[in-house]
Amino acid sequence: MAVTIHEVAKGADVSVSTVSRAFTMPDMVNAATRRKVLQVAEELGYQPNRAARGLVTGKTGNIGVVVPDVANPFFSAMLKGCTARAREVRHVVFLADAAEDPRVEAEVVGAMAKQVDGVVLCSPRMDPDHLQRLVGTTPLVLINRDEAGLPAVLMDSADGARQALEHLSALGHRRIAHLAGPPASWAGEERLRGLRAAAPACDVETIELGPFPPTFQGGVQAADLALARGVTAILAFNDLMAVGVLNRLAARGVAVPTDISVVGFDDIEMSSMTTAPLTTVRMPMEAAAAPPSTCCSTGSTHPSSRAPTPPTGG
Amino acid sequence: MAVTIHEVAKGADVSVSTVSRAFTMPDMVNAATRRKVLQVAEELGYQPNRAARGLVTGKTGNIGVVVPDVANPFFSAMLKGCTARAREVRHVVFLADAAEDPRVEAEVVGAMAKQVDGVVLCSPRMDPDHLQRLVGTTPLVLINRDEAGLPAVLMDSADGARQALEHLSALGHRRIAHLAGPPASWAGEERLRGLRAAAPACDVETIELGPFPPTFQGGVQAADLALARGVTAILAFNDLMAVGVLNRLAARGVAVPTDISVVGFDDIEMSSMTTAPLTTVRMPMEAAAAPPSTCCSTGSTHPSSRAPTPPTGG
DNA sequence: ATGAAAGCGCTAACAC
DNA sequence: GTGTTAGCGCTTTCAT
Repeated sequence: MAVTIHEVAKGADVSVSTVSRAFTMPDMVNAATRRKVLQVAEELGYQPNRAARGLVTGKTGNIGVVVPDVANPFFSAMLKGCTARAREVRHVVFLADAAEDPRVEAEVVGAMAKQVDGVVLCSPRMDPDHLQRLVGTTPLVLINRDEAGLPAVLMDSADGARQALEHLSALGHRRIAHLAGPPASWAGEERLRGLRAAAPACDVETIELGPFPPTFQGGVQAADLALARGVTAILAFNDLMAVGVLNRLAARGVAVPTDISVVGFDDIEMSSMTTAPLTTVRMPMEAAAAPPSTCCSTGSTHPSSRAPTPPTGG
Repeated sequence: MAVTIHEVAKGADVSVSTVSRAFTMPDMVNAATRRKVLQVAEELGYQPNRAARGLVTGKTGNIGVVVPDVANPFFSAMLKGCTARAREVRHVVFLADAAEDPRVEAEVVGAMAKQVDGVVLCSPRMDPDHLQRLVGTTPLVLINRDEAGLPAVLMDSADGARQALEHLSALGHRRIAHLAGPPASWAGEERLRGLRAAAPACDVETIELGPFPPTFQGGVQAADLALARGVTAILAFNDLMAVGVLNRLAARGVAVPTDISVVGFDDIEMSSMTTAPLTTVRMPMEAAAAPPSTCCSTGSTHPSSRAPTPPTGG
């Protein structure tokens, strides 16, 4: 076992409470004493045991982050923001990958509850009941999901969809496919809502396809269906799917954007790596992890078209 | 504060130790008693406080994972493997993103040390001295780095490079560029070693370029240099760079694989998403997280060409 | 300004 | 098979 507060106390010839104070309330101990304590601690390589501390203070210094899939660039970007911000406030993050499974989601939150000061649920897919049951267990904040009375960081997905639709409409598209993602996705529903609301005014007919897995493969699969419906533009659930669509279109000899336009969501880094032009609705993922002064964390953040890839239309 | 073992004990009308036993050594308590305890616990929503437990057992049930960059698909794949495996053994993972900074790496390991049973260091870039200083702080296992006496999961990068070179050579390439990644990358050095060793026998001239950032942008940048050197094939440090190369080549009107062949490393999912054919040396990332019975965790794991994209050569 | 002592929630001897 | 008790490493009254 590592060096404890007692050994430091002994080494510095003071009581444990003095050592404790030297760390947690430095200016309540004599400057000379403090210096000595800190020095001894340094020499011994002492680091307070945060678990023990948490036991008495009730604050663990840990925050939990649950994502549906770490390997999804959208979520790994979020995760990166979370870890960075956590470090700033001297916290450490407990990560759980829910493997896109609502049950696992609920389970891991339960398991984490006791050892974190709160958990960030990224795009949780679990049903409202389970969600409510978790409240009270530990402070919760949702990302991209709006649930009665729960604090959330929301990105305005409906407006993103509207923007995309208006953009395509302005370019002359009249028949546009929408590729849905997971049924339980709040963002997905929001997009659909935005789409339906905006369609009449834009004078476009939307073909609603899906649901599909929010993956490259999902896009490949969806592309064929969209093609069969004779659309001139495709709105994919996210960039991963959009890239899949792009790939399948290329394989089938369909030119982008000449024959068909493709629009994604999220603006993951990958979307700037495609050969064919991919327009994407940028979601402010890193900003979502920033402190309130920088970003309205209880309100919603607004999507925008990405700068580097100007809309190309079909 | 949440429900403790005492309240369960009171509710089930037994002592705390019985409750404790009911959870940790179920068959040392009378079946009827146990059933009652578990039932009461369930009703009260009791979950043992793992921090408190760890305080006495000395085992935290946490494992730390440090990666240079969560947003790098190679590492998020590893991370996914780690979290999955951790869950199997009822552990939770503490994640730290070192932001490609060796100092941060050392720092976070220090901070984690006390609250984990061990830490997994993915491709650590810190120098040997710092690394050695960390030993003894907490059990360490390195991924893709070989350091005196430290347990490690190694992928045979040198052999991967050899395979790639032989493959290209067999296709007739005689002048091949190698794009180096971060100078502190063990895997990078291994590849270079493998390359140099294999070059003479393969009758190829290798042009060593770099170092470049292990990113898409790094690849874009490197592509121009490689082009200027008149090579017919390019070996990139990883798939991210390879995709950058592909992109730049397309922009400059260079046909792949007609004019130039591109080979990457890692076989991240993205590499199957490119339009131009990208050959990649698959690294067994998920397997690296598996238990010893499945994978020789103290030895090395061997790379192989990826099945889905058979080598296409230039 | 500093020390002694009482726990935080839990497990592990040690009794019975 | 079950209860009692002594800590794990730390913070925090309460004295001094």
